[in-house]
Amino acid sequence: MTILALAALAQSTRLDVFRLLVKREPDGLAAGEIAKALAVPQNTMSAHLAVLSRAGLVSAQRISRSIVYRADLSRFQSVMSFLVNDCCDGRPEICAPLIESIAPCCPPKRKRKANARSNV
Amino acid sequence: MTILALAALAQSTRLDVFRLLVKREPDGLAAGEIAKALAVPQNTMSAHLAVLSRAGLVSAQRISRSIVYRADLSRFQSVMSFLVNDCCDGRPEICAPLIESIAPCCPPKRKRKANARSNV
DNA sequence: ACGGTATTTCTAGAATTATCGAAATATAAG
DNA sequence: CTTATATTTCGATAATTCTAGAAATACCGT
Repeated sequence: MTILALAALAQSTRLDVFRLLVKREPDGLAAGEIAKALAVPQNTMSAHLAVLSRAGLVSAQRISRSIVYRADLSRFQSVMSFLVNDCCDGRPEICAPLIESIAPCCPPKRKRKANARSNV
Repeated sequence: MTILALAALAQSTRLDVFRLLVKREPDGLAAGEIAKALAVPQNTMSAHLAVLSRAGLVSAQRISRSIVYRADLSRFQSVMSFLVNDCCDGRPEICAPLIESIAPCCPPKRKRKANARSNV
């Protein structure tokens, strides 16, 4: 279902929603607050949240009157892995630079690399 | 334009094209052969290739009568980096597992580090 | 110049998506 | 039970995307 996830993220409002929810991990955010934060009508936002949910990128949990959405990082991870593994399929040399460009953002154990923001 | 790249990959034929072209790096493949390989009419494929091209995910070069397409791995890399960095924004602990799940596909060779071609 | 090959552009119909007002559903509080 | 709050579903419209036949463009060999 990679297609579904990519399609869900290929829309600016939904990409914004996902990025917002990632930043709000692990608490999540209620549907209404997401709509308010991004200045989108509630029903429109509801439709977008349904798409993200269908794609498995967010989960929903009712808490009292609110429905709190959370980013599903494991799903996001599996989508990324699928795409990257395609590059590496039998030919690690092709995407080794890709891995190197991604890795610095998360200093695994060692000291943070100075000015790791080399592109974008 | 991350949206453009995601939208380009969020369609099964185009995702197949991109995966095929990644495997054919660095030689590339002519438009007609791509269409034949995926059993899609040439004009339909041409439209899909145009979308991928507009998204910067593939490049085209005329060679005699053929137009040879190649995957643009640096563009792909920057899209991936953008998405992953969103996760890591100020909170590396969130997507450290993501990095770990991706990295193993490319054996981390410490020896060749100096050779890194950061733009490929 | 001509004929053949490779690819794109034009065009159009079908399908899907985005948007949002209005109505409906679910929960909580008084 | 009634009212208020939070969210979704319904319905309708505008816009975009997918698909492919037909025509056009670009290149090559003779």
